[in-house]
Amino acid sequence: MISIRDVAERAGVAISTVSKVLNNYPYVSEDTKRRVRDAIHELNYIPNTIAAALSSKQTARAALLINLNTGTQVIDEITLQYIHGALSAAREADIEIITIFLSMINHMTPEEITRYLQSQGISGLIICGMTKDDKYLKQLIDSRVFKTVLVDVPLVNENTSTVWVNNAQAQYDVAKKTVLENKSRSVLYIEGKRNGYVSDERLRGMKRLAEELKLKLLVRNGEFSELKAREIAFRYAKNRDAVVCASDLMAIGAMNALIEMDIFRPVCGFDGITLMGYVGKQMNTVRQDFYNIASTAVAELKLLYEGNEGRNVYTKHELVKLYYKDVIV
Amino acid sequence: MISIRDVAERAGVAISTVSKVLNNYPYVSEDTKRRVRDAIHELNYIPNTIAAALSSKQTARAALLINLNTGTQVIDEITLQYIHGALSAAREADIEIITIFLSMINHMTPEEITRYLQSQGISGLIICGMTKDDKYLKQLIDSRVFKTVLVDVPLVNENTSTVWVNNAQAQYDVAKKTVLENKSRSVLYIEGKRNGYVSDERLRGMKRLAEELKLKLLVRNGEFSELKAREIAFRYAKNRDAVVCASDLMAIGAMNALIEMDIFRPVCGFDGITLMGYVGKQMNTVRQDFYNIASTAVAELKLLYEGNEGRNVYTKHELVKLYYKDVIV
DNA sequence: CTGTTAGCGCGTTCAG
DNA sequence: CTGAACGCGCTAACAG
Repeated sequence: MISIRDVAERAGVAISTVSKVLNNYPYVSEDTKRRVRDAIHELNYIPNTIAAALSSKQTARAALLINLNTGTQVIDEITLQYIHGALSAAREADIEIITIFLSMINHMTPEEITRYLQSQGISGLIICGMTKDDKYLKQLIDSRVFKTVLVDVPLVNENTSTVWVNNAQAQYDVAKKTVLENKSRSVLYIEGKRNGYVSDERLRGMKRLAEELKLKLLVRNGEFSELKAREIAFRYAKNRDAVVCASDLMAIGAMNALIEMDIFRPVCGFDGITLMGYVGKQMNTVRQDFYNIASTAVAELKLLYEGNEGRNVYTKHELVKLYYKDVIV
Repeated sequence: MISIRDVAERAGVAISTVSKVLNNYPYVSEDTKRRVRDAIHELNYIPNTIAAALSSKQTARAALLINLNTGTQVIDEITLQYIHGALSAAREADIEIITIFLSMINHMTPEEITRYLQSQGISGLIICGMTKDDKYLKQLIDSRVFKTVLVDVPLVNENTSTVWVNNAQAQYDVAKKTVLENKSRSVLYIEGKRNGYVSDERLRGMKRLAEELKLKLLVRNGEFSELKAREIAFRYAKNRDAVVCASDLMAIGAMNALIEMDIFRPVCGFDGITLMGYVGKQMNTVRQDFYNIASTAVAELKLLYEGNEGRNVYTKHELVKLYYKDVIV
């Protein structure tokens, strides 16, 4: 293993000088900077992150906390994109991220979690899939011990940022598109988990649209469950001329019910996942770029590390129409 | 941050003594051992893994290298289960694992990868989804620099183990069950990527069965692609009385083709994933427990760390019949 | 602007 | 069986 010392020797300077150019400290002459860089390059030197972490106390090591709703492919896709986006962005940003599933720590108290994470040199958190039931996580965030970026959960404080799409606006947009395309007058809205962070926002967007267009609106609670949405559609879709769902998974459930009832109603979802086995049908949906959301979260974390205050960040979204052909591979 | 020093003071012993009981070294009296343990407990002490890693040079820090075949939910589910299984098991086994997607390193040479990983204090590897095209990975393994556990890739050496299901036997079993249930005499076998590590094994199992039962066997290459399998089924399924596929994804493709042709043929797959939108049909498949496979891989890595030689490990599998109702959530 | 030095928290000889 | 002392590779004052 070639260390900072080797580089120093090669460049004919002190190791602290090497450290300084490594960390972009001021007060190093361009000349020595260049010599050090050359030495680094010639020796193919890569700094040992372990040693740096131990020494600096203020390293960019973070944990990606993920809630795994296992068993639903739709969720798997989203989860994996979160992970992929976060890890890739972290690599670019030179911050180390370790992945932790909530199931691995949800039996621990906030204090235990704090100590566990700190023992790993972790000073930052990115949390995906947190719900209002996660009381311990809430406490962890409130303790402000870690720089934290939340995805889809609007809890902002000095060192906690939130990254999400503008759910209210997106729901408004996609529902409006669907309604106008089909000249619908009455809408069945299948909402997500009541009292959930995003559900409320989406419902708000739907309500605004209903008011604006003077739609008849029936709201039912689908709990983000395919099965529930299916049942709701069976029961209420017949008398409405459009079904708007707060998630793609529920949209699939509703769509299947409509097919079984052999009636057509335009359906729209929310997520933009790739739908399997969804032959010959199409639907509007909000395409959220989960990879990008996670990347943005990493960028936000970096800002927090740099001393910025926590804030609320909206990521872009777009409206798309999904077809079966999208998923053949 | 409470350190080993605090524990030592509390227990009235030297730091090194604490370290010894922590790492289960011999020659520590039961009495001091107990006192140290008490102190650890009272102080809620958690060893700093960063410091330990820096100091010991031989830590259990490993990288989980994952090949992400993005875009197919089926694969997402498998990938996520691998990650989940590995991380959970690692946490239990007290080994640190960082997740790395191959896309993040596949532009690097083996030397660069080696140095990159070493700079992170990594001494072990678990590799999922490696193909024969991954030349650099092969070199990395051959270099024997890292203790390595491969999933589904039979390259064993002193410090490289392999974990996988017995593909030949499993393919034999599931095909046999399907054939016997339906009294089939001629079979269309849609194989996976030719020259792939697992495909060859599965084909071998199928051929053995065909010989034993004197089946007429037609083999076509589906490349693990849903679309390819679909096309192959359209072309060849009609004249056969069973379709055996080397993966669930291809089985779905074949099944959809059969539905469109409006003919029935028993189909069997290989994976045991949850199939969406697969209404009213059923099929035999080999259920691989990917979570368990990854856990086993971690256990194997631990054995390598403990000085054992690399070896070949088969994990359990079972035969199941999948229905649509399995996937409603 | 550059070099010296003291730790970070822990593992590991090696005397006692 | 126990403890003092050194060092892992690096950062961060502090002198020069």
